[in-house]
Amino acid sequence: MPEATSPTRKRIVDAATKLFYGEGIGRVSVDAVAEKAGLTKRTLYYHFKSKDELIAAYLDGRDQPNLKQMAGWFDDAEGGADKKVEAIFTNLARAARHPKWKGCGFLRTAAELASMPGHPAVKAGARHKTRFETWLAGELSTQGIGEPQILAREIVLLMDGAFSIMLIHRNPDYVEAAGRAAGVLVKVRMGAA
Amino acid sequence: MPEATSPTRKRIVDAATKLFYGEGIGRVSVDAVAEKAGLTKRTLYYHFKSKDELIAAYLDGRDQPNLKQMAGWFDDAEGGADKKVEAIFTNLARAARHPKWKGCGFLRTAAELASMPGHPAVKAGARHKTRFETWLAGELSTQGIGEPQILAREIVLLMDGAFSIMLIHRNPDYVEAAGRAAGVLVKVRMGAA
DNA sequence: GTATGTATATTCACTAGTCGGTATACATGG
DNA sequence: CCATGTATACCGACTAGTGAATATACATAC
Repeated sequence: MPEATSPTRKRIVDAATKLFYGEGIGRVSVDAVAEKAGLTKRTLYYHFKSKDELIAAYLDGRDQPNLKQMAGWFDDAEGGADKKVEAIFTNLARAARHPKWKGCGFLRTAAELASMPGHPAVKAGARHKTRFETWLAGELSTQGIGEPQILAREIVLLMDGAFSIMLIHRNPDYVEAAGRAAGVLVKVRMGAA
Repeated sequence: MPEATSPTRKRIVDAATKLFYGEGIGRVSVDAVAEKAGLTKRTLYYHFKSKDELIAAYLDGRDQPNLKQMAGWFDDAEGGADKKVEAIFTNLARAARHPKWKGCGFLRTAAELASMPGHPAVKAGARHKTRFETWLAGELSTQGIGEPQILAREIVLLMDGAFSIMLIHRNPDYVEAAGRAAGVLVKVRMGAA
C-alpha cells in the first residue's frame, strides 16, 4: 500500500493537475499523466487504483489553494462587504484574461461527468463548493449582513454563472457584470439599495 | 454533396442529440451515433465531414426549441416582469428534477471544449446564449424596465450559474434561489426594491 | 423505350492509433 | 525475507476516419 504523503504521489497529482485543468479530464490519458510526472503508468497505478480516483485527488488538491485565493482577495479589499465581494469578481476577471485560464476546474469536471452523478470527483467538487459557500456566509455574517446564507448562495450562483459563460463567450465583461450584480444584492441586504 | 434538409441527416442529428446530451460529447463515439440512427458510420460521414461538425449540428438544432421553451414559460406567467422572470426559474427547477435532465447542453459542451475556444460547437453555443440574452432584454424593455440589457445579462448569469452548480449538488434549491435573486434584481430595476 | 450518364446515398471492411488497466520481473532498503 | 516501489511489455476494447464498391434515382440521347 502506497503512502498518502508520498512525494511520488505528489508528483503524479501535480502533473495530473496541469493536464486535467488544461485539457479536461476526458482528453488526458493516464499515459500522458505518467509521462508528465516522469514515471511509468504502472507506477502511477501503484499509487492510484484508477483514473477516476486520480481525478478526485486532483480536485481534492485544488480545494484549499482555491479557498485561500478567494479569502485573500476578500480580505485585501478596502471598503464594506459590497466592495469586498466585488473585489473577488474583479480579481477573477483579471485572472480570466490569462491565456492559460480555462474556467473552474470543479465545474468543468462536473460537466464532463454529468452522466455519472455519484462520481468521487463530483463529490470532491461538491465539498469544495459547499466549503466556499459556507466560508462566504460566515464572512458576510461577520460584516453584519442579514440572511448571510441566502446572500452567499446568490453570490455563488453569479460566480459560477460567470465561470461557465466565460467558456462560451470568452469575454471578461460577463465576470465584471456578475460582480456588479453581486454588489447590488449585497447592498440590498445591507439595507441600502 | 448531401442535402441540408435530408431526412437521413435529421435522423443522425436526432440520434446525436439524445446521446450527446445524455452522455456528453466526449463519451459518445461516432459508431454509437450511427448505430442509434440505424445506419453505418460511413453513411454518417457522408452527411457530416467530422465528429466536430456533428457536435455543432447537434447544438444548432437545440437553439430554436430551447428559446421557444423559455419564451413560452415567460409568456404564460401571470404578473409583472419579476414574476415572469421567476416563472422561468420555477419551470427550470421542475425540469431539473427529471432523472434524464443533465443541465444545459450548450454549457456542458463548452466545458468539454474549454481547451478549443474556436470550436464550431462553442460558436454555436455562443450564438444561442447571445440570442437568449437579446430576446430577454427585448422582453424586459417591453415591460418598461430601465437598462434591460444589463438586467438581462445578470439574469443569464444567474441561470447559467444554476445550470452549472446543479451538476455538482443535484439540488434544485439552487435553481429556486437563483430565481428569487433574479426577482430581486428585476424589482431593483423596476424602482421598488 | 431503352441505353447511357451522373449525382445522391449507402454499405462493408479496414486502417492506424489510443484507451484504461495489468502480468511479470526486478530493484532497493529494513 | 519481505515490503515498497519501479520498469518493460503487453492486453483487449475502442477510437475517428477512409477506400472501394454499389444501390437508387433521374436525367438526356437516340
